[in-house]
Amino acid sequence: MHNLKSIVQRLEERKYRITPARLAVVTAVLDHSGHFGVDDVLGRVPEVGRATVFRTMKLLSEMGMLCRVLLEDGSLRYRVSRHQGHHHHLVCVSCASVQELDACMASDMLGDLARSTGYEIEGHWLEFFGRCAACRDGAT
Amino acid sequence: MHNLKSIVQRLEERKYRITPARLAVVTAVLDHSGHFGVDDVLGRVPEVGRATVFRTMKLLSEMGMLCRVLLEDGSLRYRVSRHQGHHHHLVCVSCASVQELDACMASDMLGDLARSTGYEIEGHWLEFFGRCAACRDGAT
DNA sequence: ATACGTGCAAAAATTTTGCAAAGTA
DNA sequence: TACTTTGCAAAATTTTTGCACGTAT
Repeated sequence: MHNLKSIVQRLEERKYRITPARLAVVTAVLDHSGHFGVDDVLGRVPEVGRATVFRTMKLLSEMGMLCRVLLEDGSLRYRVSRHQGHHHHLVCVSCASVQELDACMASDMLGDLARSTGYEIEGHWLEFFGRCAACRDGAT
Repeated sequence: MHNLKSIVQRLEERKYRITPARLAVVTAVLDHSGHFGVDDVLGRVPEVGRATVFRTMKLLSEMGMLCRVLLEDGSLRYRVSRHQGHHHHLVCVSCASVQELDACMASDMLGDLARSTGYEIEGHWLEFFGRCAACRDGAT
């Protein structure tokens, strides 16, 4: 799982400077336990210009430090990656917390699907939604 | 599969008037064999106001006559529904054609997933991407 | 008359771009 | 010096809203 140290390290490895603006953005994204959007980050770093927030988020995404989380309404949000490779999410619709699912349950069906449709399958989205145990039991 | 007649019928059933603007939008969406966005429809019906296109697309979506198709980049597009119920899509990244998949391959895993995570699972997205047989063989 | 539906224009929301200034190697 | 990074403001996109004017019931 990424933390401030590991993210800084990876930025340095790729020759990106560790600037105050970048540190602020990274700190802000790490502050979210669940998923978040650019607007959430914008709100937390008023001292950093909008454009810089967009650029930094894009940079972090491209470097694989943020992964995309899809919501039920089709909106795309982000979260700090825990696993490096291909994985899926289970998102709590109540508290926005996210479980990362290591096993790809879609890979099993790719063969059948390719055979029955004639498609050469290159990728997929698989995201689940529900209520986590805490939200189901608790007041939320 | 929906056609002009069946869509008009459903609109009438729900007491929506069949106006020239609505007919134009419906005709435009039926004209697409694959997926499309609001902008595609806007371009095809210059005689209809933007707001009306948005309102009509929203109406058709809410009535279940259009279904949402998710692309790899997370953008959301539409297509005329063929099946009424829950289903998934296999989208050709080359020609934008769409196969509807009746069987929900995700339902099998819901039990295990609920058990292992403690979540009460309420929904999911499952969309596949690839190249259709024609695009793979042909020049496209 | 009363409801509904429309187009237009303005407003709002969101993201990108150009650029000059500042910082770093 | 040469290159990177920043903030600001303007521009571009995309979608929503308000409203006066028609039109159907």
